[in-house]
Parts: sequence; C-alpha cells; structure tokens
Amino acid sequence: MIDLRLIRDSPELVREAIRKKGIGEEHDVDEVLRLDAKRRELLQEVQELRARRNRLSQEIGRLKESGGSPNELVVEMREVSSRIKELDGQLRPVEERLQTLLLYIPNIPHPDAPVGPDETHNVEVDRWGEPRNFEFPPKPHWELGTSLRILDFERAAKVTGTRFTVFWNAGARLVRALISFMIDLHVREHGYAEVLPPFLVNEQAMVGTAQLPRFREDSFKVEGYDFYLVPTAEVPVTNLHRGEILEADQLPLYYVAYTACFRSEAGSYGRDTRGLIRQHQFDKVELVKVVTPETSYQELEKLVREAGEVLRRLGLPYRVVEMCTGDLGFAQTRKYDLEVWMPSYQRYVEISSCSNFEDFQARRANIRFRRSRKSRPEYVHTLNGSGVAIGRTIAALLENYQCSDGSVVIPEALRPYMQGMDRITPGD
RNA sequence: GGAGAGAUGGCUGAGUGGCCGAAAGCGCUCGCCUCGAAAGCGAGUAGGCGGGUAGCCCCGCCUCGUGGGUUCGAAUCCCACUCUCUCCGCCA
Repeated sequence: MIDLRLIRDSPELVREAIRKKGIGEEHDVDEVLRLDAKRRELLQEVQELRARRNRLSQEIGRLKESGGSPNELVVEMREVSSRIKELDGQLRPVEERLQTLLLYIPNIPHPDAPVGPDETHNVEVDRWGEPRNFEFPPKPHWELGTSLRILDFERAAKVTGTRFTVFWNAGARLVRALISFMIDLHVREHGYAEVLPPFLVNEQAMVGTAQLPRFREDSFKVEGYDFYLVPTAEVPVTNLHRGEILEADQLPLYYVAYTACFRSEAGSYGRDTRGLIRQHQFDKVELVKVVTPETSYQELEKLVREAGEVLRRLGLPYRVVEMCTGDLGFAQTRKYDLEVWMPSYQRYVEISSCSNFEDFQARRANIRFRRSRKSRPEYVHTLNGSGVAIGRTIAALLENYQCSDGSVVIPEALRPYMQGMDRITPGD
C-alpha cells in the first residue's frame, strides 16, 4: 500500500506508476481523492460531536454525584448520540471503500527502473559462466529424469494431477541436498537466520505481502478455513513481524526459509507443460530482508550477489536481468531476475527473483521500527529473493551436467550433501 | 472431540458503569548526587487519526484481543468470534 498522503499530494505520480506498470486503474486515484476528502469532512463533524458527548457525559456524572437532576442533559445526550451514530453510518462505507481502493493501487517503480511495457525492455546487467557446448544432442531434463527413474510425472498425475512430480531415490535425495546446501550457504556465509514457517497462512498475511486482494485466483485456498497454501515463503516470513515496532539495532533482519510453494498457475495453460519448470507445487529456499529505508537498495544489490552465489557454487551459467516497469510486479519498486542456462529451452530461464518493496508491504503489514527511544515509528523496507528455486535448479543440473550415456554428474559443492555420490546413473 | 480459565501499556498486574488512556511495581530515558559506578532522589516513558501553527509545539477524536449489542455514558454488563493456558480423550 502506498501512502495516502502521497496520493493526496502527487496524484499524477501515482497515475504515472499505474500506466508504467500496466497494473491498476487510473480512475481509482480520483476516487481515492474524492473519498479522502469526504472522509475528512465527515470525520471533523463527528469528532466535534464526540467532544460534546464527552463533556456532557462528564457533567451528568458530576451532577449525579452531587445529587442534582441531569434530565435536560440526558435529553441532549440522546440527540448527540443518535447524530453520532448517523454520521458513523455514513463514514464507515467511505472508509471501507477507501481502504479497499488503497489495497488495489500498485507500488511506484524506482526512477532508475527501465521503462517499458514488456520483457523485451528488460536489461541484462550481468552474466556468469559459459553455456556448455555439447558434443552430443543434449536431452531435456524430463527425459533424463524419467530414464534415470528419479522423476516420475505419470504417477504424480495419477495421485494428484498434472503439474506435479514424484521424486524417487537419488532425485528425492537431490531435493533434500539442495535445500540443505542453500540454507547452509546463506546461514554460514551470508549471515541469515534459518526459519521454518507454516505452509498455510491466513488472509491477513496474504494481504500483508500483497498477494491479496488483487491476485486471488493465483493461490490455493483451503476449503472451509481461512487458510491459503503459501505461494512463497515470503508470505509467512515477512509477516512474522506484522504489527511490530522493531528497535533500530535489531535491523537489518536476514531470514532464510525453505518451504514448498503452491501456485494455481491460472492463465498459463499450455506453457511449460513438460518437466519441472512450472508446477503447482515446488520447493524453494527464500531470502527475506527487513531493513532501514536508507539501506534497502544496497541490500538489493547484495541480495542478487547472495542468490547468484548458489549458482556459481553449482557451476550453472546464469545472467542477471533487471525488470522493466511493465515486468515489475504489483508491489515491487525494482526487481532483478537471475536466469539459469537451460539447454532444452536454448535460453536462460528464471530461477530467482530479487525485489525491493520499499515500505509497500511494511505499510500493509504494519511493520515499523524506531530509530531511537524518542523518535516516532517509521515503516521498514522489505526485500526478498529466491535463494533459489529447487525444481528449476534440478532441471538445470540435469541438463547442464548430463553425459552422453544419460548419466548426470553431481557438482562438487553438492557431493557432501549426497553422501559423496558424484554421478547419477540409471538405477540410483 | 469434551470440560474449564483467561486476553489491560515494553513486562508484571490493579481496575465490575461516569472522576480511567488507565493505580502500583519492574524496565527504559534524562537530570541530580558521585572521581566513576551502584544505591538513592526527581522528571519523563503507547499507538493511530483529524485539525491548527508550522517543523519536532498545541487542540480534539479513537484504541483495554476482534466485531456487535445494552446504556445518557462501557476496560467494566450481554452476545458472537479469534487466540492463549489447564485437565480429559485421541493422535504424527
């Protein structure tokens, strides 16, 4: 949520953001301005009446105390009270509508974010490693995984449906190894605290990180409960501090969390239908930062390096792309994607997304900090980034490390987590 | 699943209809004292919203888990919900 005062003072800035992102309605801004004015008008009147009520109430109390008869005052009180009730009745729908509209207005892009309508305007800012030259026709990971008997899409379809996977044997172990490898890296070398949050969250948490109310169709809800399956660990982890006022010396907070992630992938029928790239359930190690406003952009750059370290250790070629305004999400001001080289796609594929939200989520989730004992609370800045997506990492490992006989070499960094196993061959 | 208890400021905890945004204690901040510290003494110490003046000051309104109700008036009475705790049962 953006600051109502910003809309009041610079509505054109907000309209421009809506245009650049292609998310939201410009006329919502006008309605916000109208409702805000209306609200303040009603509020002033009702507050004066309440002040009157408080004074009358005191007088009645005093009169009764001294044995007097407050009848006339009680009559006036009745009138004042019913008028207050009436105005409250007018005020409430105004405030509710205003609040809802604010939840639908997107965050303002950073001035340095490249402007453009779609991904063709994204900007590559870094590149690491060389895509390998295969001396044989490389296979896609779904073929490799199936013939190695570590990925089983057919049985997953039987027990659940399409876009699910069963991992067998070395495949299952590989998932576990990657989770541990990534968490260890971020804890030991990047100073993150390990968190294992719930995989179900309530509606308020989803609103806090801005998945709701706008993107309801993207998530899975548990029938009969106020529970959503987490689409990313960002939701439970960022919301850990919902409603809190933190001390300045607690910041920055760095959290690393593994969760399974659940996404409906509504509207992507027919895209990436094979393999691990687009699943309803996938594993991910997520990095979340809660920081002071003045540090958030340098924290974003650091986040990109920390996520990239995972790929460098695994020897996977990747590039870093800065998202243009049209590719920025609803809540982000600035975002970098890490894209790993995927031989079957013959291109780089997103494997991590690192974003700054500034105070957008903090305002929704009411996460603040105090610079000193005496100072007013301010909103923190929040960031997050994948560190990184496990399923896509497995796809990239299988494809990039495949051999002509269909076996797959396990990169050095992962072997300690695989009981020393250095290669997956059929039967493992 | 059954039975019961509870939810008040950073913490403990008082408050059963008006004088209560709220006693007391602890903690914390500042000052005095001291060579310094402790102790002691004094002062201060929630958040939000609206308005004024304009910078960090004044005025008002709201908030005692959440939402509704009773009442001229609710932290206090009634209802619903959420959460926490205890006991029994069940269970990974």
